[in-house]
Amino acid sequence: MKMKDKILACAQKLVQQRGFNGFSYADIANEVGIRKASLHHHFPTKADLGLSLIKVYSEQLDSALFSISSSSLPANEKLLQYIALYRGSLEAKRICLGGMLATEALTLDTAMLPSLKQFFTRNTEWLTEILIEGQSQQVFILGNGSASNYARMLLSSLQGALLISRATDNAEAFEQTASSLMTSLMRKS
Amino acid sequence: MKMKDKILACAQKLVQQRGFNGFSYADIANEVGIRKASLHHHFPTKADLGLSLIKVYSEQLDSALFSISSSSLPANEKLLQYIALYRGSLEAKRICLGGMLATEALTLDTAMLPSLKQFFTRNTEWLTEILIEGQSQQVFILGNGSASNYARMLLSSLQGALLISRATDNAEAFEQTASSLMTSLMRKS
DNA sequence: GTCTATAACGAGATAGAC
DNA sequence: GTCTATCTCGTTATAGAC
Repeated sequence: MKMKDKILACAQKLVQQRGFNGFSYADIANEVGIRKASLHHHFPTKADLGLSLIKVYSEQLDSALFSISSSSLPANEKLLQYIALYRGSLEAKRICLGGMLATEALTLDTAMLPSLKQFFTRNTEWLTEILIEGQSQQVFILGNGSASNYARMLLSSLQGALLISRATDNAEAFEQTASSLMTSLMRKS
Repeated sequence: MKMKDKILACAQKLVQQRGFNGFSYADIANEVGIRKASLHHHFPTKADLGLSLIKVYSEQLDSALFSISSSSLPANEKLLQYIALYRGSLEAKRICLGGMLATEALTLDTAMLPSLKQFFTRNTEWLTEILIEGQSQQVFILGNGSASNYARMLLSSLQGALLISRATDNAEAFEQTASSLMTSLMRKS
């Protein structure tokens, strides 16, 4: 693994666990085994690092979403796989990098904000597709609400559940929210 | 207004907008009009300030929830008033103080964590009551899911919607999520 | 209760040798 | 690409006068 990728992986973990304002170049240097000054060769400023982080994370998302979409599973199973991405974060005591940066938005270099917005748009659009797919497969029942509205609600709910469950050290709370989301989509009432 | 309360109000705004790691005593000093050193007379350490902030915010919550509960409105109207609390934050470009601290949990003085957990518990319990009330009034239809599970989902969703809507500068996204939450509770499918 | 002054430390960043 | 050395600034916090 190239040093640049080691740095990115380490910084990504630190942002997801502690926030962009919650770690320093010294933290990365200690973990990857080079000196602080050497980090600036790869990422001249912390804002440069931040831009790369959101870019890499968006690529990871695209890859994961493509993998899920490509399967021949029914839409409800695809949604469960999407939820499993969040569960994986929780187990590593991480929240979503997008969600973390969103809370810190007012303190970030404004160059990071368009990519952040795009990250949420991407999630919402993908979820909307899955919901529409599920409707036509008759595994989801959306009632009067539009699919895109429901997609936003799913995204918000998973982001919120992730941060609350981690902070309260209550994994069961995440599962209960996930369960409520699935049943409210599938129930016939 | 006493200086101590001015400091608390200012610090609360700064936390909700920028995060606990996103402001300094210098920021408060500039806004309230005293010197940095004088702040330490009121709050010796930043952790002391943090503890007071979560305590005061929890009191504000209790007051707001009591006010809503005391009305004779139907449960769905009470829930709309609860949602309006989040809308008010969004309009001030703030997120929930609890949600913000939750993302920073791994960097906070551990003395703050029990109060933070209690804050989320309080929200969940109140929402559970409202949902049960709404069921008996037949304005809410919960299907198979339990009221407390649904309450957690509501809380998570509103927290997530608040931070995403603020970061993407898209108030409509918040309204769409709020709308989806209400319709999924009230629809007969 | 607020002030000036300062300590002690860590942050992001740069220069230049190897 | 990584190092040592250094800079500048901002951070939390303390001491002691008023």
